[in-house]
Amino acid sequence: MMQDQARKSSTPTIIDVARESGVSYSTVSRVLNGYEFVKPTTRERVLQAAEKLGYVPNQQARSLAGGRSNLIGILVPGLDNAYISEIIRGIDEELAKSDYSLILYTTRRHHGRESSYVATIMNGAADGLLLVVPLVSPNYLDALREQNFPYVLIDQSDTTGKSSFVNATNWQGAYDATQYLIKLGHQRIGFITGLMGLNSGVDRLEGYRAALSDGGLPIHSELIAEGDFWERGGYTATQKLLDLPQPPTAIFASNDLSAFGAMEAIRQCGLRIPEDISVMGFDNVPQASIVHPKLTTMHQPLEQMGQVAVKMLLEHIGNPERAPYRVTLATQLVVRDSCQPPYHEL
Amino acid sequence: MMQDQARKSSTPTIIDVARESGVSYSTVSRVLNGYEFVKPTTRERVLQAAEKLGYVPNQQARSLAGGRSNLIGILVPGLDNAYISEIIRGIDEELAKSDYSLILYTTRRHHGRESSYVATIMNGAADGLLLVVPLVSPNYLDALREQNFPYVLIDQSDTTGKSSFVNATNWQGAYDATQYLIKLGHQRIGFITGLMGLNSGVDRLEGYRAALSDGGLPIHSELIAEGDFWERGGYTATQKLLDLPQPPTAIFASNDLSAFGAMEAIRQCGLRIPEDISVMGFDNVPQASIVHPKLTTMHQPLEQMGQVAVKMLLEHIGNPERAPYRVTLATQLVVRDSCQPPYHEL
DNA sequence: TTTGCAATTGCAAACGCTTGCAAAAATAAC
DNA sequence: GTTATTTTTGCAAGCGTTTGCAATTGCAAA
Repeated sequence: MMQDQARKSSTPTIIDVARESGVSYSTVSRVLNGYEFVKPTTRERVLQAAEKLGYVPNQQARSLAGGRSNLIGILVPGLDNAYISEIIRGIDEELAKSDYSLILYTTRRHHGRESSYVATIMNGAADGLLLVVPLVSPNYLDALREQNFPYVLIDQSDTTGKSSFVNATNWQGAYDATQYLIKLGHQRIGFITGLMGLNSGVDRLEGYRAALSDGGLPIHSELIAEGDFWERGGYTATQKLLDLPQPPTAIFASNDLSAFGAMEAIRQCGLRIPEDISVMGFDNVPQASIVHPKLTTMHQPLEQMGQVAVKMLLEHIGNPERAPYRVTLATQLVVRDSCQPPYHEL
Repeated sequence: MMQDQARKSSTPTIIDVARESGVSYSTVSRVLNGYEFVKPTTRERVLQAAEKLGYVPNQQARSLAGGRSNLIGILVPGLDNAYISEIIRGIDEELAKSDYSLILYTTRRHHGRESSYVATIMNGAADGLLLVVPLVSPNYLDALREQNFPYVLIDQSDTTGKSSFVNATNWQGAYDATQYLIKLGHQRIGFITGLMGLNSGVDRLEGYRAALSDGGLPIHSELIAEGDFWERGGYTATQKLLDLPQPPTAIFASNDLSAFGAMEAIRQCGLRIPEDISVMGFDNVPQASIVHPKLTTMHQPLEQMGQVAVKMLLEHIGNPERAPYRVTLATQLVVRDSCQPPYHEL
């Protein structure tokens, strides 16, 4: 008796709904899954019964039985970067429109862990995977491909052309940013690289170089300092740049974080921004408009990239035959207060 | 034939491992779950077979059959706040030590959605839930309690004493911060409130008030401006404060974000920080050390709070009988560059 | 050698849901 | 009113694991 009570009070299953609405559980399942050949009146009855009982489908069972897990995974290096947060925000936003939930995997601790994650994910833990991991190791990318498991790369290209991915116009963005600096009158423009193992890092450097050439400016290798997309790297790179016998009048950092580091180094040298030296970033993370002076930067539509990635992934999930494709979003210059014409060229 | 090939190539199940190692699948299951009464040699054999086949347990099946889902859910308002990111980072870090994965639920879009999330989660989607949602609606908190579902609140207390939670010494932190300002010589200290619907918001205001009283300073209500824990709110609140016939010489914002807004407003007034006016924050998010001048703030161990929350949750999951308890972590003043003695009191 | 236990292992029944196939009901055509 | 169709439904067989219970095995005591 007691036991019966207890059981009754526990979560209702599809069978309870079936009993309540007087149909078989298969029918309930069909209604719940939007199967079309169900008599409207029956559908209605089932829906009401479900509502009345407060029925919530058990995802685990659903996916075990061959349905979807309604989960999509996202593999990121870590959360310590506003850049990633922005992307995730876009993903979340888009996902909210569907009924998928997000399962988050970070690789920050265990670097060998990615492949184990991927194995688990492909094993049904999720219906699709979003990868924001720089330096995706080919081994598991291959695994994903082989199993024809739906996935989309974010902000990283796959030269084999076999992966779908979203990214931004890194080359063009860097080109435009540099050109803007040139138009402002700068002749000696320092550049802080990103991680050169990433396409985005390489492309931005190339864009910078191209703009310099097209602008009739020489490319001084000493003006190109190595960074790593992090604040610290931007800081030390800038120190080197400022120590040059003829330091640059403007510094273009491969991303905002580096730019923040650059600003710090510049201030520490007793120089003013932008009066003494201009600083240009890339990304336009929220902090860019909080720092002082507000950072002029090349906006990369991170949030939108996340959204687009989800749409692409959902498309792949819906149609496994869909050939891989790419989407490249435009970057856009956001002029704020950290750049101005060089004070004086001597 | 072809079909057989295809099937073979698909993910191995526990049965394949059983066949490979020559034992029954129940034994395999036991080995995999660390059941102790298994002959060591058998265990070894099974483990090797699993390794050889590249076996990966199917979480869905595992949890359906009554085991754990190895997923813990986290409910947050959104990702647009470094504050949340810090907490999640701590959670992630701690979770990495166990073999749990994180499933992320945001309430940013659908506000009625929380309860449906909670229903799904309790329905087996996760083994436990972490709540970082300000203003937790009691309805689903009740549901969690009733079902005795493991959960822990982060940075929010539950006055009923029936929930476990982690938080920081908000009152004390605000008290200390204010006292620091007083010791610096400030007599008119402005305060920007947070959301007063949150305990943290209320506690910080109280701490500020208490420090003022204890310092023998009057509490001027016009020096208390309403904010909302966001940059924008801090900005407008500060404008009001600066418009006062006798503006404050220091402003203590309820959190860093508000402080950033305050800094912006101050600069826009042509005033300097900290020469003309000091600014104190609360939280110590990463940006605090990036802005200029670097923000002096009350450090709240967000990352650690996330870690502790996970430990607590895991404890509740492991022992459903465990009574709810609370952990309060200490805040700590981080002196940087945004505060100094008032220039001159006229 | 037996006998008695404890240590191991296997069987089978769930877990809650999806789905192919077949039966039943409803509708159309004759 | 029948028969041929077309809709709708129900049945049953899984999906990959866990686990209670029973059967088997191993080993020490008798």
